[in-house]
Amino acid sequence: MSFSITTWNINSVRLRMPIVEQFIVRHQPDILCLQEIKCQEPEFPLAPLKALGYEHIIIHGQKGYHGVAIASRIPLSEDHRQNYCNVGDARHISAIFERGSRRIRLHNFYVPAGGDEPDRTINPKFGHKLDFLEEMKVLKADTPGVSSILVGDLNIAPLEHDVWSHKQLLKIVSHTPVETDGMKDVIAKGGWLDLMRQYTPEPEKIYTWWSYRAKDWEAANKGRRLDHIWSSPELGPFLEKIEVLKEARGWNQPSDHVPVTATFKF
DNA sequence: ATGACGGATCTAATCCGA
Repeated sequence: MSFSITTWNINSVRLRMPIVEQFIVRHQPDILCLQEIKCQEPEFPLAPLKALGYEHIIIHGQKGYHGVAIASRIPLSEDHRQNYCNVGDARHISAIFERGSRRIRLHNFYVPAGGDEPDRTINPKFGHKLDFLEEMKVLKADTPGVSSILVGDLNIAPLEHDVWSHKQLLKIVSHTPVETDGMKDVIAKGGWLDLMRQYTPEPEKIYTWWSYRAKDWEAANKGRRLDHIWSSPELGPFLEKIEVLKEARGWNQPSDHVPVTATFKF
């Protein structure tokens, strides 16, 4: 038995439904986790996703900003939305699904970007990001009888080869030491496996995001690995592959993030 | 090196992203 999970920061799901459908038709993930849907629940495009076989859809929406959703061909249960930092943002949703005899809790995150200045004394957005990370440290991958998968736009590129230039980005939000150490601590304290790096170890570069602002994103290739797929250790041996769909950055009216898909085989 | 782009919003000019 195998199954696949995709994570994709879609940067407005309503605007981007044509490429969501294109992706689904070509890649057919069992579960699609979206971030930055930028709409409330009633505006979410349920009908086209259900028509494509995603009958189980849970949404944590917000007007204009943020927002996460899980669309699944597999039934979802025990869904939960955690109000990180107690500020009312829609940045997390989770649910349990079953594959064979396994129960798996899936978390879908959109971690705050953190603004420009990597100093919490002058930039509250950076403080919010660090507080959010701190709160993620209590999330344990290993729970009795239930495996875990954590995906999403975590807005941090933790390793040297997760950015186009380690030296040039050390003071740029998303790759500062306080963020990268914080993320490594979330992974260590929670007992997570970084599946993308299990499949593609350093020093190979991995990017999942390329800025809209580059004149030619592909030529410049100044990317960062901001999107992640983690799991509890017992799922590691069952990972078949990870695919980062770089070509999606060149699709019509693209998101600045590309879909990342993990396929497991039991 | 800041923002060249792109999206949402009280459709005009502003906030936000990272």
